[in-house]
Order: sequence, then C-alpha cells, then structure tokens
Amino acid sequence: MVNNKVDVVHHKRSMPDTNLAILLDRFVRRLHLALHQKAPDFDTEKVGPGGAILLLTLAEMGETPMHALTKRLLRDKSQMTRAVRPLEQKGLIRREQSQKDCRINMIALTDKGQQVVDTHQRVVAETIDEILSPLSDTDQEKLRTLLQRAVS
Amino acid sequence: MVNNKVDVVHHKRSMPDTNLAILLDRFVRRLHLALHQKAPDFDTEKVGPGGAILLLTLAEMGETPMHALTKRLLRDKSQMTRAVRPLEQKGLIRREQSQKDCRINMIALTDKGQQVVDTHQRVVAETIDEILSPLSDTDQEKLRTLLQRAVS
DNA sequence: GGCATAAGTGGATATCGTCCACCATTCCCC
DNA sequence: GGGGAATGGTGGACGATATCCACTTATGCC
Repeated sequence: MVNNKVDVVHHKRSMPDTNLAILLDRFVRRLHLALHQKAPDFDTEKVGPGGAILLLTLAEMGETPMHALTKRLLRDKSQMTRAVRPLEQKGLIRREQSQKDCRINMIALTDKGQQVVDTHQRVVAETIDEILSPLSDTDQEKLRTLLQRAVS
Repeated sequence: MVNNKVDVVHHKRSMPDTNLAILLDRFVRRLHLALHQKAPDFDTEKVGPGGAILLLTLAEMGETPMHALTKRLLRDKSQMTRAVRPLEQKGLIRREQSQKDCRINMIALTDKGQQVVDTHQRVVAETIDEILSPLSDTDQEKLRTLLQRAVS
C-alpha cells in the first residue's frame, strides 16, 4: 500500500519509543475514519464519536455519578456536562439527583440507550476486527490483554 | 473496579471488542494529558500535539511530498496545509517545489526541526514508559510489535 | 489543444479540549 | 452547630482539529 521508495534510512536510531505514539495515532485514526465512513448507516441517533465513547463507557459502568464518568473518561468536567446534554435530550440516558447527596447527578442508560450501545458495540467490533486482520486471533487477544493491563 | 452486574455474557466472546476502543481512548488520553502537563517544559517551540506528530512522522520519512505525509498521517489535505504553515514559519521544516513536478511541494526537517524532534522523542518515550510501567519489558516490546504489525 | 485528474490551498462550519469563574451543597473541624 | 474549605456540577470563552467543499494550477493522456 505504502510505497516507500524514500524509505532509505539516513539516521542512526533504529526505533525509538516515539514510534508507539505514532502507531497509536495511526490506529486511532484508522478506526475513526472507518467509523466515520459507516456512521450514516449505524449512528442513527447521531451521537457522534464523543457520545459513543460516553455511552459505551456508561454501559460498562452501569448507573454512576457524573464525576466518576468524568474520571473514567479522563475528560474535563465541563466537557462532560456538554456531552451528556444532547444524549439526555435524545432519551438515551437518564439523569436524576442522588437522594444522599443532592449535588450528585446519577446518570444511567435508558433502554433506548442500551439499544444504541448494542449497535455501536457490534459495528465497532467489526471495524476493529478489520483493522486487526493482519494479526492472528491469539495475537489479537494478546494485544487486548496487554492494553488492558497497561491502562487498568 | 469494574462492577459489571450487566456483564452476563450474551455473546460467545466474554469481552466485546468494543472494549479495545475504550482502552485505546484511555491510553491516548493518558498520554495526551501527561504530555500536556509537561508541555511548558519541553515544547519550547509550541508546536502542540498536532505539530509534534507531524514532525515525528516527518523524521521517520525523511524528505517527502505533502501528499505522502497526508496519506501517512491519515489526515485531510487542507488540515495538512494548515499544520505545516506554522512549522515552516518557526523554521522547523523547509518546503521547496519539486523540479520534476511543480505541483508537488517537498517538505523536510531543518536542523532546528531535528532538535525539536529529538527532544520530543525523548519526552514522549519517557511518558509512554511511565504509562506502560505495569508491563514487563518483554510485554512492552510485544505490545509495540503487535501494534506495528497491525497498522503497518 | 482539450479534458480528466491530481496536488495544494483556503473558506466555512462543527466538534472537542482547556481554562476560568461561579453556584450550591456537603464535609470537617474547632 | 456554625463557618470556612472542599466537592459536584454548570456555563462562558477561546483555541485547536476535523470535515466538507470549492478553487487554482499543473500534469498526463488521448
């Protein structure tokens, strides 16, 4: 695919760690582009990438206060507020104040939200499988495990 | 940590592939945040994340036409134009029209640009090492290899 | 020569991230 | 038990990126 005729090495360092940053960027970008392509077909609620990662994470966590979701996603608080609003308006999540501590907003998936999650999980899984197709199944599993251990 | 009461398998694979998207997001986000923190200390030329990935990739490729860089980075053409401009103004890269085909702009690192790349490579490598510290050295190497094979 | 095509640039717009300020609670401690 | 510090959440402002479209210019091919 990539025809590197310019690929003649003119530098000493074989492979600095930096490559991993570049590799990650490539991986994420491929995934992003592929999903963006398919978006009209499956993102019927138009949640976009940001909404999708939020919903998927919420599906993992179950009902949870905002700040926990914020911490999990490593996003800014205000960003989270803004990301949540349209999802609530579309009826994909539900928010209610905690009885214990009325500063806290608990949010959770609705049934409709769960349906969206199911669709997204399927499509994302397919797309990642396409990207990972150069790897054997055991290698794919190994990759998952390593990433899991690294960021858990 | 993860209290999945909803985790009852309704699928053959215990962990849906979607998790990998979430894991990637976490990883990238951690890296981004850590580098953003350290930025004032090492990003003296204020190239930012976008400029950095461009410079690092350019260092890998050597002198190259715009469109090749665009393809490698999987970014939009126009995006690339805009990303390149400030780097040229700072004197980190140099652009010159190809003799063969004067539509083509060849771009390459300057010495100053190479210095910036060296610094960034060092800092990024350190930061990634911090994130990957839960993994053994051989596992880290394995992770690199797998990613490399997946996206090459 | 004329026409499809490719490389590069720029405009318009939307999303997302970051920082800061602010309000309302709750917690803690004297 | 009252008052200051800390926490959860919201909103404004701004910058960086991404995406789509249109346009210019040059090349390649009949």
